[in-house]
Amino acid sequence: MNKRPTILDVARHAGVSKSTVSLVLQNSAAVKASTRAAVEKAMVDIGYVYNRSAAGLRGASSGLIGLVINDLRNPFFTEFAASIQMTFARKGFSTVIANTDENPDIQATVIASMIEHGVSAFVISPTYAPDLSAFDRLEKSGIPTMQVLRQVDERTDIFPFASLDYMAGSRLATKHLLELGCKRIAFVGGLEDRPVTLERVSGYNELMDAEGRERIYYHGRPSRTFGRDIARRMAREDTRPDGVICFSDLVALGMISGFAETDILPGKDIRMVGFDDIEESSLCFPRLSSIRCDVSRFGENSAQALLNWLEQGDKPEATKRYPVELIVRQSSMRL
Amino acid sequence: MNKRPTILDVARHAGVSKSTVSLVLQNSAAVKASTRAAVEKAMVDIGYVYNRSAAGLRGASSGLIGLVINDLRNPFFTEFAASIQMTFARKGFSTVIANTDENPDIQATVIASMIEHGVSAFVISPTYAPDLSAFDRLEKSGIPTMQVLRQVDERTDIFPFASLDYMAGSRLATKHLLELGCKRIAFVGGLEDRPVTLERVSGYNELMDAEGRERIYYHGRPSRTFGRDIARRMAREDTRPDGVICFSDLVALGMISGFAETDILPGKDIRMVGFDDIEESSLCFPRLSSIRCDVSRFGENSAQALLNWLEQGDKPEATKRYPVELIVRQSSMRL
DNA sequence: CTGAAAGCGCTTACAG
DNA sequence: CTGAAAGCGCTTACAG
Repeated sequence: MNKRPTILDVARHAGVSKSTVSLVLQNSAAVKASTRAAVEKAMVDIGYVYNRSAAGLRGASSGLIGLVINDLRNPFFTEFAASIQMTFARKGFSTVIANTDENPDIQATVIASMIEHGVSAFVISPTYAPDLSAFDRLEKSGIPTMQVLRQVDERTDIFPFASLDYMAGSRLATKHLLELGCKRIAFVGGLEDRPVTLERVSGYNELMDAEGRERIYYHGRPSRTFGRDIARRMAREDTRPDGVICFSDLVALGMISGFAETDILPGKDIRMVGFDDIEESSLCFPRLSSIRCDVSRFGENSAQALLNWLEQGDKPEATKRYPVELIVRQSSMRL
Repeated sequence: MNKRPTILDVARHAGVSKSTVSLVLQNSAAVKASTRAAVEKAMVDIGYVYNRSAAGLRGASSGLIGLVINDLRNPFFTEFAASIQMTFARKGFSTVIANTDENPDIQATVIASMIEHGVSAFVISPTYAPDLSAFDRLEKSGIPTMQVLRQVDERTDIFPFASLDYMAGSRLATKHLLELGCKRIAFVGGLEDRPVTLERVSGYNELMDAEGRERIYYHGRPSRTFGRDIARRMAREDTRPDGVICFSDLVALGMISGFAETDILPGKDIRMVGFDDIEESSLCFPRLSSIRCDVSRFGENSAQALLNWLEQGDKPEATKRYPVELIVRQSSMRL
């Protein structure tokens, strides 16, 4: 393993100057095709590999995007991360990723370290932190940063926010259950007072209030475990809800399995609508009705918005909400 | 946003020389505590941030690990990725991630780009590719590279391989079902002739042969969809298996939901054991017996092995298999 | 279209 | 323990 060839080696090999090689690397139009070809051949011949550290030092973009996610064990965020990463890769950007696990300290650390690595931009699904020092640091760094899925810093003029239209989603779900004749509709899951919860519950509140129906909340972590526990509890209640909207499919899936243990079949004994429409929802039994968020497309869109900011300089709008749709399946229908 | 301060600015501010600042950055013992403190204060005061591109150019380690995963939508790999990333983060390393989606071209591209970024090491769960040129490139780069979960390149002396003891796992599962009195035990899922499939089926083959029992395979993609389809098909068969070992929990979960549609309850009407023990398996209904691989711990162990290689220079053994265990739950018991 | 020169912000010997 | 100097591999004007 003798040392890596540099552009000087390439230049010698191709019989041109160092600058010419650099111009080829930049895809400059100022190099004639034959020269370019010769240089490119030389690169292959001697096994040249571009040194981004050197380029970065001289001011070139690192082509590195920092992706900071609050919970990478949740399939919703995972699918988002995978999708955004692949979109970046397709455009020649690499993704540095970190799971903060909802820990503000980890979040601060990984952001700092990504700045050191010279990331060209950030996409952050932030954790709820008591202080905004991480964002202050980001602001000082001047690195383009998008907040996605969770708006933690309200300065969306600096940190544009992109998410999904959760309010419309919960409106769709509630309307659906009301039209089906449900009288007692409960909302299950979501930590109280969290912005996401407020959003996902807002359409429900609005329609329930309009109909003069009682709001029934079961707040809690949006996990399978919580869903399962609530289903078991609900099974023992005297006046059980006849309709359930879940904060997330994970909660709904947990409820389906909790209900299965108590011989309650969603779609027959109770109507259920989930939220997110993860892959599993179309495969479980009974099939779960859900609000499709299409995070995969959302990931692509977000990536593209960021790339436009980076490359064309057009900053994303301060707040962008992508549409969602209701997918009706067995769990909210008569079987 | 005037330009970022450099070590020269720090030096001026702290009243020392540039080299001293650099030594502080290296955590060198050759700097006395008071000097170090002064330098560190200066850094905070003027908002200095370390420039890794510059350091990298001069030969410092980038502190960047390349993580290349064949399928980031699969919770098994996701959990692994999250765990290994967090372990690296704890040790001050950042992780560049890429999902290859089982596409050798994408794999080649992302590896090349990570090399350009100067990653200090690679962890690869490779996709099966017809040619090994990606690995050849890796070898030439001289960057420490571990293969995990899938051994695609057989040169494990160069690319140490770490995985889980799948053979022992399938032996455990088969033994368990045999002891429970199962007569017809099927193995469901896994693409034929794939090394992983061969491993996960090997213990089954061994014990079935020893008992003189017929091997029954249902080969296919290890997905929920495949599991569901097989369950439905199996429900219509005359001589249905009385025991099933699944290639993965995903397959088993698909089967549970397929069986639910046909009123077959695993644990009562058929015995099932999954493989991987993902979180969901302890939450679904019926609870799924499974071979616990503990990918989370595996991720930590792999990360640590790589770090030892990088920092202490002790290369991991050529092939390392971490133990697995059988977790018995409802799906393989009489209810 | 191509060449010679300066410099990005660090690290690394080498003196002192 | 600290200072002066060279150089890592690029990019970027600036001439020609």
